[in-house]
Amino acid sequence: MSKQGNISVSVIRRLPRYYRFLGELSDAGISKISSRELAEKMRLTASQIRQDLNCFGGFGQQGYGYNVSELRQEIGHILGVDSRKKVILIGAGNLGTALAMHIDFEKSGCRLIGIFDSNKNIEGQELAGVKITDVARLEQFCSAEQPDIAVLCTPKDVTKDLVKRLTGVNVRSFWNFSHYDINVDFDDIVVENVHLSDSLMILSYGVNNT
Amino acid sequence: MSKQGNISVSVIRRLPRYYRFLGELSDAGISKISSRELAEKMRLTASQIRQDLNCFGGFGQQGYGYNVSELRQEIGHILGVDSRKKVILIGAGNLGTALAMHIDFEKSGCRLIGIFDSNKNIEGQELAGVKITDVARLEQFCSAEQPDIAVLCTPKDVTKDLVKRLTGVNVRSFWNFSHYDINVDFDDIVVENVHLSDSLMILSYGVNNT
DNA sequence: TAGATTGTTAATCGATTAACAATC
DNA sequence: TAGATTGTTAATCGATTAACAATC
Repeated sequence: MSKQGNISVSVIRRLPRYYRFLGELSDAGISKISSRELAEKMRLTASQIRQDLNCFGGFGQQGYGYNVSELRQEIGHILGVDSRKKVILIGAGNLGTALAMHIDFEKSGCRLIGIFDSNKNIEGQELAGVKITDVARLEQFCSAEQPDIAVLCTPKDVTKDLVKRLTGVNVRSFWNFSHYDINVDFDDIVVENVHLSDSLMILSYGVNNT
Repeated sequence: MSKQGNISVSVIRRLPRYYRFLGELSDAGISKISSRELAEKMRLTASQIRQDLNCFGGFGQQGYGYNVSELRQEIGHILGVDSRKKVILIGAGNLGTALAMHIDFEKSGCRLIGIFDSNKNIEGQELAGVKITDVARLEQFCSAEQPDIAVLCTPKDVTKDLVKRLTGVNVRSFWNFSHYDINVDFDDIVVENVHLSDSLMILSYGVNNT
């Protein structure tokens, strides 16, 4: 493993999909697959699969192919699904609540350890086994617990200030559902954006233009 | 407008972000902007902005720049936010419920006209002003209403069958939140995937490797 | 050993950036 | 008119695909 020079984000963004398909193959009892067969299933080229995998090392065997469950585990390890990152979620509205309950954090190497909201009425309630805390206590909590990731389900206008507070207590990775682009105001942070309305507009374009 | 040869998806996927930033500028009372200024705000190159916009036509004026609200409107029109696409949502669990309540469909040129679930206990309940219908009546409803888009918030194992039923009644555009890749089994459909667990894994990689 | 399939290098393709002439 | 900034062509960069020698 690990000839990791600098892996391009295009490659990284394909890894979860490999991981998913390999999981399905593994569940179906398939133990061995060639790049050609996998390419066919995933609608990719065999070349791309081999190139992608070889960014990280030689996981295959010439003349044979790849061991499905072994490869899956390797990719999982690269993605960090075997780590246990501490995650906090901010904003327990519709979306935040749904994410807390719907996302299998464990499966992605995460663990939800805190939920914050500004609404005093829901303070103390539990969501997915985690208590909702007043967002006023955010810094206190983060200083003590040192979370790795913050999930942002907050309205656009408060998000920037929140990120400022979070970077202040050394939280530097964000799963951003807020209608706001963190990257333009902050450096040296890791952001994965899920801009749902952008996504819907892209779909809308597709509907009109096909 | 419309020198649209074939626009690359890279360009399309940037449009909602332009739309968003231009909206903010417009709200801030800024009426004119140059590609250089906009590039600085969005952390892009001026070149890219001009290239992107010129896929669709000459929206600027030499020596002056771009009219903010006019450009915003043009991009909105390209994305179809001024259309009124009929949307149905399938799967009123945590995520589906949250989306129905949280997403401003109107803003993206959509209109939620139906919600379906297999759970008889919630049948008849209302969500965002829309009644929940038994998924058994899906075909009947679609034949009558001809929705343009289906939002899929269903578990992975039932999604494929649902898509088959939906394409059968001529629904061919999908906003897919299900842990399943529609594209590999169906052709001639439009899909926008929101694979949340993939997204979280990509973030997890970023946390480990920066 | 022969056949299959990888790992890897080379060729192609597409997307981004730079440069500049056109023009407001 | 002079200055600014676009629209567009050319150059660069990166990602994907093809080819093939290495090897199981």
